[in-house]
Amino acid sequence: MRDRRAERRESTRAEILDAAWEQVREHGLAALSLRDVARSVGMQPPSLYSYFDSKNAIYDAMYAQGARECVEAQQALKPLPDDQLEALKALLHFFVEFCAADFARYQLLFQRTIPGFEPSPESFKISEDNLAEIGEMLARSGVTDPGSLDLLTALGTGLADQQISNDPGGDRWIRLIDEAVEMFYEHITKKAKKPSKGRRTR
Amino acid sequence: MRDRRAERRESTRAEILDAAWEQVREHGLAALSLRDVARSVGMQPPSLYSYFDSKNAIYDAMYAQGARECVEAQQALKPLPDDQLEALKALLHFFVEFCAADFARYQLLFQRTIPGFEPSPESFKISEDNLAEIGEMLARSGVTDPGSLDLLTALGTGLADQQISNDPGGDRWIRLIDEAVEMFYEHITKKAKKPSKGRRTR
DNA sequence: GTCTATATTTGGATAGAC
DNA sequence: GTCTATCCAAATATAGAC
Repeated sequence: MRDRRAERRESTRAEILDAAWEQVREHGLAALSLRDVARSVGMQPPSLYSYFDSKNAIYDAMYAQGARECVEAQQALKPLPDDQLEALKALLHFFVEFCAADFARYQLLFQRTIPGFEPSPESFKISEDNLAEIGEMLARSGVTDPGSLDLLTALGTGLADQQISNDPGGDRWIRLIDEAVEMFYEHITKKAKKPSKGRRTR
Repeated sequence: MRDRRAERRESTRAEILDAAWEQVREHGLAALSLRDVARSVGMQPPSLYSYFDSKNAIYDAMYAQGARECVEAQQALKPLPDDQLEALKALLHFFVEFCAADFARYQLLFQRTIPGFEPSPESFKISEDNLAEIGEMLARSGVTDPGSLDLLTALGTGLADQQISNDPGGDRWIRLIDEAVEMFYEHITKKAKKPSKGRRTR
């Protein structure tokens, strides 16, 4: 039998989270205020505590939600093309566009910008598992050695970061994703053939 | 004749800013508190207002200071090597290491993480001028077309961001700078020869 | 220039009635 | 579960004596 009370509770929690997202998108991630959230869902501030233990618990639920959205977005692009180059392009497009789509979410998931907050182990695990799966996808696309993987993640976060910071809502860096991946792919292909390269010390 | 009063005032302002930097490095950029700053320089909080008009004025002075440090660090690496590849490596090393050296400074200068704050036109101009000069240096090093410049800045911020976020104090991504620049340089060199490449639409 | 005293706002959080 | 009432702490900022 359906538990109507639990359902209602869940839907109210979701409503609160929605209001919180709206607020951080409007005023910045760090500017979340329980008062304003309560008001925008038609409650008095103390009533929120029936749904979340604390302000950080709200941040944590938002983190988990964002991480789950990331999992879903990433699974939506399966199956990846067989062609390795095309698969890499698809993966980087997914990542950069996911980040660029929501600045506040990007800050919450990928940067440490809220002074007292860090995600709970349960919430963090969602991200961690997803990252591991992306790692496997990359391995299947031919990116195996750790240095290349780090280089690709740098490329991805760099494109995302520039897009968000310097052209929000536009596509100035999104346009460059294919070219960046081609550059990267050519590089690792060449490195695999001539492994003496790239071992330089500075 | 020296204006001893003005000197003293300047030195007190500097002392306040030092205390502010220490605090944000310890507790996060957004956690700056005038109380704690005042206490750590041995003042009562209201006394700070003799030196700065508001909290955001302190952020602004910190921004200007960070921007000036960036200018100095960047001018310290002149003259650049004649070799274009080596010049690019030096430039990217400068940028990534400057960012990685101080997370709070990085956040203040390059990200919009403080809800109500944005730098004053005067402070922002310091950054802007410096950015323009870096652009010229890049042009002299062979990076001329806008797309390549954007790609390189993405590479720089990506390496910096990953280094700061995932290996603070280490060198996991700093180690990759030379390789990244080689990859990039080979890419733009080839693009210049065969300009039909890289024009793909997705 | 620095202090004391205080205003004012805002924040997160708790107690207890209903 | 929601409210009222309240607490407590912290924050920025101002007024005015010294």
